[in-house]
Amino acid sequence: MMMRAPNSDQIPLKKGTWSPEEDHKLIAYINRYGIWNWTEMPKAAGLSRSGKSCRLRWMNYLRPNIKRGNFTEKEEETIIRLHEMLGNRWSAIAARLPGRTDNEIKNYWHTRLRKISKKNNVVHATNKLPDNQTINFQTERSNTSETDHVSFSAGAPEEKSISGSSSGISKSSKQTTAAAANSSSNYTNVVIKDIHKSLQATLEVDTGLPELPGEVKILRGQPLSTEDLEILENCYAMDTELMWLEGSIYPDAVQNDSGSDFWMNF
DNA sequence: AATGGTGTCAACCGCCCTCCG
DNA sequence: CCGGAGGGCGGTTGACACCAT
Repeated sequence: MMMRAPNSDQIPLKKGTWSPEEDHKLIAYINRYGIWNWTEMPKAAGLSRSGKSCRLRWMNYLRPNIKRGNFTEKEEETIIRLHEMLGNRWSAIAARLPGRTDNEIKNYWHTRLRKISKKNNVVHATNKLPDNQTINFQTERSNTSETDHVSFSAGAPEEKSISGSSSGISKSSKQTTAAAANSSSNYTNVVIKDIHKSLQATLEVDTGLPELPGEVKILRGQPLSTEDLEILENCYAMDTELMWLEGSIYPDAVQNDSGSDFWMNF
């Protein structure tokens, strides 16, 4: 299938790691206008990113209630069990782990659990429920009203534990890998939560409304107004703790004092 | 201290599905 | 019914950090 030209205006789209100011712009825009069209939104939000890139960043890291950091042993067990039943259907697995994203689970599986699962295959086999026992669950898809109906033959993850499922990872190994992930996890855990709280309190916006008044719909396609930008600037500038945290997460971030970019002018 | 190997994870790519005109 | 556009999903990759030598 042919994909639409990603950038009809011939503006070079930025790729790679997202900067703090890009994160702020995206969060601020979505808090203000909600999610209406991933393709058009980046332009209106002042981002030189593809819609897909914005969507990925939002869904996997910026949206509220994302749980970061170490997976618990229970979560590990759930992932292994669900993977046995569902295969590489990461989104379906993620639907059973509140706050976890499909990307995170996929990474976690590839880097750690795959080995464990192979080791423990024999153990899992003895723990499987009889074939005639099935459970069903539905997972709501975020943007649509459709549901995923999944049926498989095994017990609910919470009801049975898999003996030795997480024993393949030593404590020291877990600590090492956790340390490796620390910098980014801290950012998404603490700072993004603060950004949301701070912005929402200041802007008094509604988010997640299924249907918006016509006035708001019109606003959605527009760039942030000067008034919005001033509010955001004041809100952000006043939050010294947030500034400190961001500095620690983005040690290499350049604080631009050119005056052209309010996001970085402290 | 330098260097090569390895692990981790954020982000991109491309295919597929659904929706809508 | 058909085709295009948008969005979702899984596979893959490149950058980076850590560790061992």
